Amino acid sequence: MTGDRRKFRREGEEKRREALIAATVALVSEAGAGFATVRAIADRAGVTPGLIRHYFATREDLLRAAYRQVMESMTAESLVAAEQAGETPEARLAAFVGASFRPPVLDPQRLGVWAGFLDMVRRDPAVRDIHETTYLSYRNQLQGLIAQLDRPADEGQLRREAIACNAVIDGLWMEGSALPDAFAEGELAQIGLSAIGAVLGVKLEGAA
Amino acid sequence: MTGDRRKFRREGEEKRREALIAATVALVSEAGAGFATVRAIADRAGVTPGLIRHYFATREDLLRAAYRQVMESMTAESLVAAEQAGETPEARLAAFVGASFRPPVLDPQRLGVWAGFLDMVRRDPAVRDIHETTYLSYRNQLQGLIAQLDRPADEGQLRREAIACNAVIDGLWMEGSALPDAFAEGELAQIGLSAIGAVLGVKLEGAA
DNA sequence: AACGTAATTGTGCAAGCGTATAATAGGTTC
DNA sequence: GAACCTATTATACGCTTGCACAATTACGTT
Repeated sequence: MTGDRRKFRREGEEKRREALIAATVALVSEAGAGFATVRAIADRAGVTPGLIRHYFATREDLLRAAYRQVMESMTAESLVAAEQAGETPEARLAAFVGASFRPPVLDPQRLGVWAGFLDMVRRDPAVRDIHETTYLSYRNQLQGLIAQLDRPADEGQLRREAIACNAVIDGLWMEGSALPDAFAEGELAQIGLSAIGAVLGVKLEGAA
Repeated sequence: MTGDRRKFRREGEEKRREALIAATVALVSEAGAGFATVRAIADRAGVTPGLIRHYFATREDLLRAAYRQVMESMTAESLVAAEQAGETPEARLAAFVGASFRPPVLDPQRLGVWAGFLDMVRRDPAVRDIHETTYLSYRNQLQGLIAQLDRPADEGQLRREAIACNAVIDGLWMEGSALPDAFAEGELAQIGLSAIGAVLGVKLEGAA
């Protein structure tokens, strides 16, 4: 009669934090931030709701940590792709951009997270800071690769070009996220490479 | 002691519906869809919560109506700008694109609505239908204007160009919405016109 | 083997949510 | 001016939410 209390194991602190963040990311991705409730996150992580308060002061803190982790890893992985690519500036740029349209940078889960957090970016100053940092980091990596192209270009033009190229990527992400069935496999990547090449006056399609 | 019951006036059905939609749009714009609660909407519209149920079967219905209204008017107003513009295809295209970066098409409120609804688009099939319809409508208008340019281009290329140009606009909207202070006045419009011109191989900056 | 600590659970609460429904009152009709 | 209709208000209900807190239990230490 005295109810069977749930068995549990002590996991390392890092492991539990990561599990909670992973559960949060999955839920935001699937259903939006509003559905990542404390209870739903705990359930997904195989844990009781009260435990979340032991690792994160508040639910919003957990959401912020999840957003930061996803965004930072996206930039890092794109950069790795660029560094592994060939010799020419065109090849590195094409690899960087192309990675933004292929897994693991762009998989449905991350796209969902990115879209699900968008309105939180506008509302929460702490999240906006995370967004600003990671956005500028990604854009600056992009601008650095653009600067290495063999073309005359002043600083202001490089900035504007980086903003435009980043906008192409973001815009295609969004359309792909909102209407996944409206585009053929690989179509968005092809359009993105072609458009960015046109903006910069170089040919990227075959460079990677 | 017997509480003073709130005075009220009967408004026309259309007027009330519009007022409720306007209140919804304002709230979604300012704080995101999650904060557009029945009570908050009613309060903003100067009405009691119960009345909403008299005009909309459910809260989600009201949100859908608000989204549809905003999206449809954006396309319509961009098109008006194009039709009022000069003779040449370049001038009409530049006017259409330029209008997407200036009021009344792009004001902070609409940007907020657009961002606030993004995750609802992914989740709610009815909202996705609205999005698909209005997105394709806008993109087709764009494609029609692109087709009138004096260049050789087959149907597939026109489609890809329209997708790319639309992505530029969406991406710049999103960055402007997320980080309003990161860009100078008119900077996004300038970047957008320049980038779209590059994608299409025409010069749009001075054409409007 | 006993103990102490902190990780984890279970329970409870106040607030806010969407919605249903009964009561009221402005406007219209005869 | 009485009767009727319905737009509008007021109240209530059941549910979910984030969070607080006390009880428990696994594990490291001695």
